[in-house]
Amino acid sequence: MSNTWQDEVLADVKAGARINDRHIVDRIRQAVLMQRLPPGTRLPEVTLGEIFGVSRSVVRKALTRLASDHVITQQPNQVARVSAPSVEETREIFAARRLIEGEVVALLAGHLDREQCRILASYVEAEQQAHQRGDEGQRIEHSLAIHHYLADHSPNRTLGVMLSDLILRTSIVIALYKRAGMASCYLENDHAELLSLLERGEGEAARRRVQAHLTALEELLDLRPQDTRIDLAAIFGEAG
Amino acid sequence: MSNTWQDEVLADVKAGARINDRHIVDRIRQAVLMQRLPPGTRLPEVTLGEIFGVSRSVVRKALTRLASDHVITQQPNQVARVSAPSVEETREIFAARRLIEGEVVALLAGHLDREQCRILASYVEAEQQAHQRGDEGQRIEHSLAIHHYLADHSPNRTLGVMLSDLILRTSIVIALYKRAGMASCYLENDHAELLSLLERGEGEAARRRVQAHLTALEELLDLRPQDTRIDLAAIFGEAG
DNA sequence: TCACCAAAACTTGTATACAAAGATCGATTC
DNA sequence: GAATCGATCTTTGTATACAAGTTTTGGTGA
Repeated sequence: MSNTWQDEVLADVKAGARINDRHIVDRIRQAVLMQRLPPGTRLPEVTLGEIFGVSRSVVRKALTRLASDHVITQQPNQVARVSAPSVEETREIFAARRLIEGEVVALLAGHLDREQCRILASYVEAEQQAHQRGDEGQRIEHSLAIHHYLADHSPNRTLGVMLSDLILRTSIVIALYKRAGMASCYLENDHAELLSLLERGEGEAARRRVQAHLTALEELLDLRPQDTRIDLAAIFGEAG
Repeated sequence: MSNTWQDEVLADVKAGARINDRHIVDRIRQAVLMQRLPPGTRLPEVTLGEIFGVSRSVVRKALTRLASDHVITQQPNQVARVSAPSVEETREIFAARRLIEGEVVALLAGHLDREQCRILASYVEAEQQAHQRGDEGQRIEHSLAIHHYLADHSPNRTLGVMLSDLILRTSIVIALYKRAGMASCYLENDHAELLSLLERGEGEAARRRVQAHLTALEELLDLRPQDTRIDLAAIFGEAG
């Protein structure tokens, strides 16, 4: 496990912040979202307790919530781990997200005020710039900001919460199934076009745009059955 | 709080069943589903612990999970209560369920084998009979069995789980906003027609049928803003 | 009679102790 | 050298004690 996120937390604690289970949930969600906690990462209760400066009771509550949200998986008497969904579940997550994010943008189209459009446009701009200077970490962050902004401003808040969860789960499976040689999963212009459709109030077009965007994203992943993914010849050919 | 469900649990415990947090979650979910735990019901940790024969630790874990699923609501330092969603949230829940259950039946259409159709047909039949003999409790149970069967057999399991949660939340808001004078929220033939469309593989028609069914169900509720719901004149006019 | 306030009872928040299950490492045997 | 068995260490499961917050209750004064 990398130490970077642990150090950040320790800094927070020294600053005198009150840590509760909600705080821990948010920190872990954020770390997973930013792909700093890769799928499969062990999350022992005592370790987390020491990092956040609380006892296992508080950590346990946080882990229970994260498990409910499918961010981690827990099995009896075993350490919690960051979820590592199967190929099958990955496809399901994308299909679910297409359905729900499609509906959210359809509801949202034509109902964004000038200020909200401005904010979204700034995210789109920032994402493009990060991409052009090759800063993948920043690019992902801005891209996530766009989708989370849509989720947070869904007229149907219930669907918005569901979408937030699916965005997080999508991050996990991207980290898990990203093609080895793929530098970036940036889809040129998709976000800019979506924003334009939202501004013009073209709900159904926006729905289709988002769904196509997510399908394209899914196709960038390596979702072949596992046997065919590991090319023994290539591995040992190079090594020997 | 009524004692009926508590007695059932005590019987279970005497039978020697090992109780864990999952068990408690299921029992409470079931009780809420059957409208035996009305919205707003207090769920103190110690009381639940005594009923299920476990300590607060286990109860707490169960309550955390139930809160994540929006079955109960928890506020700091206050007793957990069965959720009582606002009118606004109720509309959102119905809209979300229309979207997701619509997709599930569209996916399911034409993919049910003969045995599965037979099982669904038996539920539909049982619901009709319960309605005819005026057994509302049994009717609700069979109706829920139909919808849960669809959720459990969703080709997309992720959407299926989401649908299960929404069915539960729908039960809660029906208990909360059921019109006073309304004997039953039974919609004649809806389920039978849906089954027929599923058998014939007409996915889009099945989607529309389910969505119309849920809209009709929502319209049977009293979702007026709260001020206009309480008719003071009627209350005191009758009393005096 | 009502509003107000303090004390008691109730309830949750957190830490911790101990039990039980799982994982790990090393020695032993084939 | 590989597999197996057991001791040890790690980690979670559960109960419980105490602290802190909330609600209820009962009494007091206007």
